[in-house]
Amino acid sequence: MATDSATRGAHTRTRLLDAAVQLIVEEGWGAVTTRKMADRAGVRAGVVHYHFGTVTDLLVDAALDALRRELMAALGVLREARDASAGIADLLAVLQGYSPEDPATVLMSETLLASTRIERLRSELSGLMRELRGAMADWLRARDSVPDPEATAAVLGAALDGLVLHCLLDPELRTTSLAGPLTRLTGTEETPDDTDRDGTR
Amino acid sequence: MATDSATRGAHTRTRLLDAAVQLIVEEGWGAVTTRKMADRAGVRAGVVHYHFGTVTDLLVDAALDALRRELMAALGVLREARDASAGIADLLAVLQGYSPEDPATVLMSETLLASTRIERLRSELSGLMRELRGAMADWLRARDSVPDPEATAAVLGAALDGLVLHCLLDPELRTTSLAGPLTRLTGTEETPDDTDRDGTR
DNA sequence: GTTCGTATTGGGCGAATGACCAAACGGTAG
DNA sequence: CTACCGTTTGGTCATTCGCCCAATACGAAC
Repeated sequence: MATDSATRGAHTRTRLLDAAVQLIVEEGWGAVTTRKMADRAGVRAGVVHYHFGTVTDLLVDAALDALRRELMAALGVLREARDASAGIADLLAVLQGYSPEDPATVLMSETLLASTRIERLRSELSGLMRELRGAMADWLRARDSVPDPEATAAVLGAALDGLVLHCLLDPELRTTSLAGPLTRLTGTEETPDDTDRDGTR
Repeated sequence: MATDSATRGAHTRTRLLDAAVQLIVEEGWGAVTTRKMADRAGVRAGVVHYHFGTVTDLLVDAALDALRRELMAALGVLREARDASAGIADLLAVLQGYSPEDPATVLMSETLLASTRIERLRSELSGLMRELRGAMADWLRARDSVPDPEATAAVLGAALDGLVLHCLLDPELRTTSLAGPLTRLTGTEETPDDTDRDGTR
């Protein structure tokens, strides 16, 4: 029953990673400190510098791990949709359904900004995003005859990212139906969604 | 020639505001400190708390002032364009022409994130963005027959915002032609821009 | 020239920070 | 039982933080 010391170490390691993600979201990348993470993970401050050489190392690992999981899940939502407009509507519903301080998006934005100043983070996150963009382009290509899948995927991804950020700022935006313009982005006609109120020409 | 003490005070006040904006961009909102701002402004640390009660107050004032100027300038670029696709192309050209660490955009993102945790910043920035969105919707309404101006303006603004964030991460994205999908967003046909390489259906 | 008010100086406070380390702990293997 | 090793403890280190304040500089008003 007693836990192996190695597995126990792995456990506190993941607890530290979780604590780091929570704190990045709650207080911002720059405000996360050794002691806050240690407190939340229920360990002493010294443990942080045992498992991770530096606070920055811990933050980078934590953010990348969490974002990889989150982005792959979002991709899964897209994949199981019937066509482009349905997929976008589904994704929008998920995003707009988030609470005011949606953890995933704040984490994404915080990490994006931090990557401006941490090279390892920038390169790894850049690779992750490129992978995601490629998958989204493939998805667009397969389902419908979207004109320029690569560029469309880039704009679509950026739009969704920016949209949640703007919704964070102005909750009223959340109630507007945005599916129309977004599906128009894909160049496909058809707006079968319920939340759609405009004629879309 | 000797300056009035009141105008001298106003001068160092704006120098502090400028220093704050620079430091937010360079090191991130959370890493800006009293002494760094004072150093860059060429004054002693005590001055900061003479002109501004709190470091946060200084940061909020500085970010809002700078963003107001920047966003209004961007709106001017839009206004003097002939039609929707031309305006979007112009704006994209400006954004993609920025250097890797474009001050205006990083500032925007930093402020957006900080507004999650500072209520005064959130409400004022939210008002500013709503004003901008309204102006963009008016512009869309006047130039072309865009289906749903309000929602389209929201998505367009978010897309541009998110796009620059993504370009920050992956400079290679900057070289892709994104005007096609973006103009498609407006529902108008016509892609007269030079950097356009796709058939757009 | 004296007074007055704003602007600025320079020092200092307690608290918090990142980093580091010697010692103790607790299973596992010999 | 003993030796070993990954893990954790509890603390120290120099540094930096936001904020405060008494003293000073200096042009304007009298």
